[in-house]
Amino acid sequence: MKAVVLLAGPTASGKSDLAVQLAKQAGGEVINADALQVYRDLRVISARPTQDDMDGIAHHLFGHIDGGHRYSAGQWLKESSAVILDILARGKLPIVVGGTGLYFKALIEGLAEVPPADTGPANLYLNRHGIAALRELAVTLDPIATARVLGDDPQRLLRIVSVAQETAKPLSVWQSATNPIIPRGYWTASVLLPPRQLLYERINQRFDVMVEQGGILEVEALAARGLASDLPVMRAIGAKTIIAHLKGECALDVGIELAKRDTRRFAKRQMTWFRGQAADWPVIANKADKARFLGQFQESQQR
RNA sequence: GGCACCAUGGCGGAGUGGUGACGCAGCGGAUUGCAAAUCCGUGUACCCGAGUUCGAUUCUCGGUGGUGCCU
Repeated sequence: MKAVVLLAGPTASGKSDLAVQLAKQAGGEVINADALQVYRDLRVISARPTQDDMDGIAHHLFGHIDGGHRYSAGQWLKESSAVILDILARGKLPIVVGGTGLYFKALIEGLAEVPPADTGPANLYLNRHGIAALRELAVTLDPIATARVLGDDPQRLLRIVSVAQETAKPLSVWQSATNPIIPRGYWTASVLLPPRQLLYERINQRFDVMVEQGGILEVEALAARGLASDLPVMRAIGAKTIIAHLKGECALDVGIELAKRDTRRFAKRQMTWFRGQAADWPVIANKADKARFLGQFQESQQR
């Protein structure tokens, strides 16, 4: 019997609803695998389920992190694996739901256990010598990892350099020793993938609803905290462009349009991710697929 | 009715007698601790007809459409 259910999909694909349905039917609990829904500050804008949506089902790792904190894949992995074990220990079904491909990957393929590496020095180097120089430095420190980075990706180059310098061992070496948290055979996964046009329409409509439900006020409250602008919450889709509006940089409707556009782009990137990493996961594209998905757990329960 | 100006890819917008500016949207891809982030890639477009020319999106004439002004 597969012990853990993984349900991935782009934003606005209806993952949360489906997860709750499954949880009710199969005695499960929901675990968040979405990088932004962990932040307390953004309930509306991050489309985090409401109390109503949760419908009595236990939900874990939602809105439990303060916006001033920089969350990470590593932290998520520690928390989620602990929660999964706990749910299993209580004889219930863990249902991991979200749209962050990296988190799913970490769960089923593992994430290198690298000691904390401060990006500060590498960042300083970048600011002083530019991205081309950073890339050259990365090549000398860790040619293998650098070869995997296309173009000048400061984020990933920074990580390669800082890990090599701070831990005295190249990132690629750390990464070569990774083990899955949940071994193959103990999980079953599906991707929710509605037709693109429909998804885009839903995204557009949903943002309007977010605005109606106080999304702007929520962003105002966040902005009022005066947090660093490079914090994940501050760069959340929606938050980013609404903050620009609040600062008088653009009209409200422009900020809203940009938020919708960013969400569409984001959904596209998510679909690219799942096409690659979750190529062999069954796709749920319509009602019939959903019914089949739910039905499959009914059978295993009866047995 | 007359005169002037304009007509470029889904949109905006340069420009040239012979290698398709550019921006946005869209599309494809990468992704091992910021991942809703970050990065890479991607377009046989020049209103229609005739003419000039070795060659016309670019020049000439006509047509059609649009914009402005005038009577």
